Amino acid sequence: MEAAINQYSIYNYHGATMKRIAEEVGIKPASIYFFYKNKKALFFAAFQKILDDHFQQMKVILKNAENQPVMDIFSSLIYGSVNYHKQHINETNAYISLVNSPPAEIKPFLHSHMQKFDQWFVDALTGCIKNEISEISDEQASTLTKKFIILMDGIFWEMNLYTEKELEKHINHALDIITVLLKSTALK
Amino acid sequence: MEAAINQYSIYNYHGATMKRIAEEVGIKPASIYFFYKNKKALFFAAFQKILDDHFQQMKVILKNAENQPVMDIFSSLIYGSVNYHKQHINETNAYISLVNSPPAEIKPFLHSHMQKFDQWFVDALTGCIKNEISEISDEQASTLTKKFIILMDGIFWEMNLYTEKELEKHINHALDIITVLLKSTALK
Amino acid sequence: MEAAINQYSIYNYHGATMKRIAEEVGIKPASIYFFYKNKKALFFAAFQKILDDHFQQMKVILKNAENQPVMDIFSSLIYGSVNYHKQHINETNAYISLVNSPPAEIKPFLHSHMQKFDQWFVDALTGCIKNEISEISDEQASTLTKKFIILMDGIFWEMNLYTEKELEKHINHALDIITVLLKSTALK
Amino acid sequence: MEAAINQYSIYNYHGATMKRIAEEVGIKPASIYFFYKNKKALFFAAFQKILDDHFQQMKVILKNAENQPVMDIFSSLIYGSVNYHKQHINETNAYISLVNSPPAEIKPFLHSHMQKFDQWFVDALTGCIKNEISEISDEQASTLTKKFIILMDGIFWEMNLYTEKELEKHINHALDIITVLLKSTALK
DNA sequence: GATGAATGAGCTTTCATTCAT
DNA sequence: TATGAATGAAAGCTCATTCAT
Repeated sequence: MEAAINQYSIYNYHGATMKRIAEEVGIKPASIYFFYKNKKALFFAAFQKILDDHFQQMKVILKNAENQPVMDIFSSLIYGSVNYHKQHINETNAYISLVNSPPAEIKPFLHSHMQKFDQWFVDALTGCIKNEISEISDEQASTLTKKFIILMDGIFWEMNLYTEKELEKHINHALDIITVLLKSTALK
Repeated sequence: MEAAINQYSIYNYHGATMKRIAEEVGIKPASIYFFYKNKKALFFAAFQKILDDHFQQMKVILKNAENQPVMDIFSSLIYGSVNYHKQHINETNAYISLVNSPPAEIKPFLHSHMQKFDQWFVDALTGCIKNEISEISDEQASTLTKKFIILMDGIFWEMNLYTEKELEKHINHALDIITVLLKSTALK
Repeated sequence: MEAAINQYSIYNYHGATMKRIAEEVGIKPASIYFFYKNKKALFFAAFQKILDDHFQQMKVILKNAENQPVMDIFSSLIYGSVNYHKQHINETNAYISLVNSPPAEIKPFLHSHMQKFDQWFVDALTGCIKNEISEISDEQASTLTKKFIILMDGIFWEMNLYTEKELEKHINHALDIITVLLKSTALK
Repeated sequence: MEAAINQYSIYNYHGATMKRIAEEVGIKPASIYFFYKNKKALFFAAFQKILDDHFQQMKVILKNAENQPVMDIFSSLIYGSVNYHKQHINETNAYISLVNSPPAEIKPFLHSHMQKFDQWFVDALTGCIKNEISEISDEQASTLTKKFIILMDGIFWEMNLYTEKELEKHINHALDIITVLLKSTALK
């Protein structure tokens, strides 16, 4: 199963073969069919795990970040994600592939998941912000969160395209933007 | 060739078959080999076209955007990209797939392309900004551009994940951010 | 075992799988190997049962038919067979399959069985006839039996090909023929 | 295709492999798929051919038999069938298998074919009889034909079960029966 | 330019079978 | 008795590719 995720992250659905997946686990291809009905079922499970793991991971990152000054929350979220990616390259690359070029059959499932995830993320982060900045309005906190999401998505897009050094610069730019946003929010 | 791009956008490299590509054009698979040495060569050409087309398209979008107030330039760039995506779904999805889960063999090529593209984009956009805001420093213009790139990448990431309506909201948030950035730049 | 016969009647030897046989009994495929050495052994036993059951059944039918007027004996034999078929469709279809398209390995066994069966049937039925028609010669009784066998085989052949109604008509034709044969035998 | 029929006659549907079929033709298994979509399609075509060929053959046999004395017609039909079987063992065995243990999917097709065949056979043979015996009634001719069919089916059933010698005896018995039937028909 | 015919390689999957438990 | 887990072998099928025409 983890092998399936690995192979998917490298070769994509059609390029990931039962043979290579089995090899990675040290069993024979036929054995996979004892646990999963077929390739489709295996990958459906794998995709679910990819999404769940990412969800779980973001929860962990957010938990570790809360109760800090807002700016640190944002910073922790971004660095948490980037570091997790560095340490679990295959898993996060699988996530990136899955989100950006999903097999047609799981698109509906993917969309419903993303919606759920988004809703949770907005709610949770908005809550954190309001905890830290008491005078902020619901509206303002929610807007701030949504803007942050665009930045995070931008960073996700760039994760595999830039070298570590360049990515670091981009992250700093993103944090800069947030600083400015926070200031401008405070001004009102 | 356009068929190859189409098939790639739907099935990815390993899932795109010569048969289906041929079918889409109305010829037989064997005929493809008159034009391309093999699948690899066909897709190498296709990938090049995907990247070139995107590059070209961004040039067009930027050309149409320049000589407007800065805010309009940014706005035009984003809307230009999003509209092009809407009208050339397969082509831009191929681009998104290619950038986010490229076949191992073309990763080096992809990286060098992205670097070239980035360099051009930063230079060109920085130039535009300086044309419009005479008092801005080189440094400031370049930073502004780089920040904008993060936002654009965020929008690209979200293009396929959200409905048109929700995407529109995200775009507005992105434009909001730019407004704030411009203001904060002017303040200094 | 009964499951094996069932599966054989539907899918034939090569199409009958240990998995489906096990499923039908409510056990797992591995468990079958506690009772039979392998598929071949299982089916050899099954084939024997198919042939034995058919033999046994014909004995029962004949026993029930004897000591009646000759014409009724013939009639009882035919109707007995047809009714048994209707009530044990799978078992008799297995028999039909086995007789008409036997796996190569059991052909010798099948032939020796058929010979034994035929010999018994001719002897038994000839005996019955002579019991009922005292003045008939051995020769004549035996010939009558053999002609009846052709008719019975014809009915067997047609059992799965015609609807119940049409089959009924054919049976009546067969009985008609026997009536004529009896009359013509009496004439001499 | 003829290879498919051969293999079917020996191994039945599930036991006939694309590999062996290909081998028999001297090509590779993959090549079969250029001509037939899959195994099912190949065998559907094969089954059609088996039935058509049998139909055709019976037409030929009947044509050669007509315009002879009735008794010779019947005799020619039986001997024609038996001889054809001897000379085309695989093809006729395939026919026997197909009729007596057909794969579930083609049962409907088989039944409609048999109905058509039966109708033709009854009509054609009835016609022949009336040609030869002018004073016979429609009813009588048709009944005679149907009785003959039972006998022919009986012979078909026995074709593979008896040695040539024994089969010869059975055929003579069958012809005997017909003689008696003819006589008894004439009497009325 | 185009394709009918063919194929080697490799894919997913099934199947009979084994064996430790 | 029964089965979970595993597998070698082989099945059906697909795919990229070739080549004569």
